[in-house]
Amino acid sequence: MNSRLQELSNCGFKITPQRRLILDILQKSDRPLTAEETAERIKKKEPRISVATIYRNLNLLVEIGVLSKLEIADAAARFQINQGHNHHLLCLGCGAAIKIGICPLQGRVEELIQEHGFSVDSHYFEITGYCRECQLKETGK
Amino acid sequence: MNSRLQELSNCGFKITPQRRLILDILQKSDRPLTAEETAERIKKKEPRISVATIYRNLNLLVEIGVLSKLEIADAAARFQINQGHNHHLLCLGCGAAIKIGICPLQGRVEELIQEHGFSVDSHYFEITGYCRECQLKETGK
DNA sequence: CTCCTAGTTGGTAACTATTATTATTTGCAA
DNA sequence: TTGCAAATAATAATAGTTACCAACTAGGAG
Ligand SMILES: [Mn+2]
Ligand SMILES: [Mn+2]
Ligand SMILES: [Zn+2]
Ligand SMILES: [Zn+2]
Repeated sequence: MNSRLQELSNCGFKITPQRRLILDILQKSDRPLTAEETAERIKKKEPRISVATIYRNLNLLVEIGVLSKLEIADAAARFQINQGHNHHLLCLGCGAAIKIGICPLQGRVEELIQEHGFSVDSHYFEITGYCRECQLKETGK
Repeated sequence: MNSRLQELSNCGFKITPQRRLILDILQKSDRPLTAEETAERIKKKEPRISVATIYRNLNLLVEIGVLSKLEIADAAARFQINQGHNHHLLCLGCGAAIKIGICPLQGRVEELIQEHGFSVDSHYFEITGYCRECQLKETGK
């Protein structure tokens, strides 16, 4: 059985067809999807699924670490299979997320946090813009 | 005349009592304010002001560079007098914004942007948590 | 000064992304 | 199988913000 489904089970949650579908869609996608995009794709197989179910389960899957959530300023959050802590170049055209293996929460920034006695809850680092493909779509042709 | 009001005039916008009040409140605040907080404070002087007017003008003042806007994930945006490009430690308790004079859009990150041919629109770096004062309020006493 | 009008305002409806509620259904352990 | 906690579908509610529009006004032309 799919190890990500297994993880649901391990945590005491039930394996429902809806959860199978959500995971399936996200595993097949080459880029993170919004809740709405996930819903659209699922509805082709199972038109009766509720968007509340999508949101509920995307959040649940994030909580148990199977998915990760990209918070994007002034736009819908995007969800993807968790590949560890990362930051991205986010394309506003196609939704692609290009991983950058650098976290700014280090060095001088961490020192400043110490100096101010600040207790960190979370951090966000995101770069929005347009990927090469989306730029060509605009300009060329 | 206040040089920030002057800037409105320079850009061809009218100086209205509402705009004076918004700027006045923000100039007197020691931390960035949400639109709602700005509205509350103004309503003590001018109860008839509309929240639409507040939002409209906060955004206008950001556009002409008089204010800057802090986008905070899953929370209302905060506005402050523009003091140049900055990132902050944002306190979820009291709304304080502690400046950190470091922008992660440099070095290896910029190289990666080049390498991917990514065209940057904007970037967003924020650290949320609790300032020293708010931590004491919780723990001590 | 007075007049005129483009710019501005107040009030409110609409919107987007998301969470809450609740009656009904279902996965799965016993 | 059965029983029931967990999960779902449908829908209302929420927060933050923008859109809309009829009524008002700042400030330049005369
Ligand atoms: Mn990080
Ligand atoms: Mn920066
Ligand atoms: Zn793209
Ligand atoms: Zn604080």
